[in-house]
Amino acid sequence: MWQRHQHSQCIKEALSKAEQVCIDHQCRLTPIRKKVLELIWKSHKPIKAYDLLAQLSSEDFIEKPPTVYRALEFLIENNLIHRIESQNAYIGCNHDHENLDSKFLICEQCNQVEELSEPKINKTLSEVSKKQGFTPNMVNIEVHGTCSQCAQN
Amino acid sequence: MWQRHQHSQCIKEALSKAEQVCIDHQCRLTPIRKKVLELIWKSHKPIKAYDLLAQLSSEDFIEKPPTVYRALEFLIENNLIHRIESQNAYIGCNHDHENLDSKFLICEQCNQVEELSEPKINKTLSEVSKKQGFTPNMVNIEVHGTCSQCAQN
DNA sequence: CAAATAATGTTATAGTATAACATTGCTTAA
DNA sequence: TTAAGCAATGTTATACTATAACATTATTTG
Repeated sequence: MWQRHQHSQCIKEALSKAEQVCIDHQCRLTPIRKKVLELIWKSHKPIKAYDLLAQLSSEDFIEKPPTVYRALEFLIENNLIHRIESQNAYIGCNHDHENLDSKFLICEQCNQVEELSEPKINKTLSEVSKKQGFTPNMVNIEVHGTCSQCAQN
Repeated sequence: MWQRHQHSQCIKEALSKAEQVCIDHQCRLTPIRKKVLELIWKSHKPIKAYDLLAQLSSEDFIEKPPTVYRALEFLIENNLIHRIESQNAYIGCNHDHENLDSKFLICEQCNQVEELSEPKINKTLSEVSKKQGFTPNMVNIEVHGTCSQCAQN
């Protein structure tokens, strides 16, 4: 994964995608929000709020928790990042989401995370839900295990 | 749900199931562990660690966080409860789990949680994972939405 | 430009969880 | 049965995660 691509490239793409999303959504990718998004992408693994905080404060940005949490909230609302619930951590999103749903493969060894697109699962979940009279609004799936890289080692 | 059943009955069942599980697993359902499990079942919704703590301290039990967190850890390891990641909360489990996997329908209105058994989803997830060379170890699915009761209101 | 709204600054505190070491209790094998 | 070893709990302190509430600054819009 990260060995195989020009990482600076995917950060650039993420940022320019974010610009476009904000135009579409009529909201503003302010310097702080942009910086937080950039740091998240730079990490390329789930990164924690207080780690972001530390990195921000080592640069010229304000370093209080609310600053970071507000930026995270904004980015999540616009589907530019996701929260990995089992880790209290945040990761960049380059998928196009029609619905509020996210699915992750999380490697317990290297901590690398891969986001899945798998409509079949959503469909099955919808069916099962409906059987129970339940109307889904948001789905989060976190699969923990071992990635192929780590399985080789 | 909770309107329709004798709740005291399901607590009893949960506790006696727990006794059996601990015999099978050769571990001990100590008074603290039992009390925590009982409180979780009494709640009948996801309950938070510090709420358990408060309830314990109002009775004759020791009221320090590690006490509760250790009991929770034990109960989770033995599949007697699950953690709802999106809520930092804990709920009783009366399913038989072969693997480490859990799936929940979480009502955003009443906060009631239903655990799902749906092997098809596990199978699909396994297939998708395998395609990526990923070996799953544990799966957690949390579906947020509206339950049938609340949809009527 | 003024008013309204959005975003950020700031202080304080709430909420969640674990580390580390001491003590007590249970088990088991000599 | 009793000492050794291990499991469980007690205890103190602290780390980590997140938000409330109000002040200030920046941007947008009539």
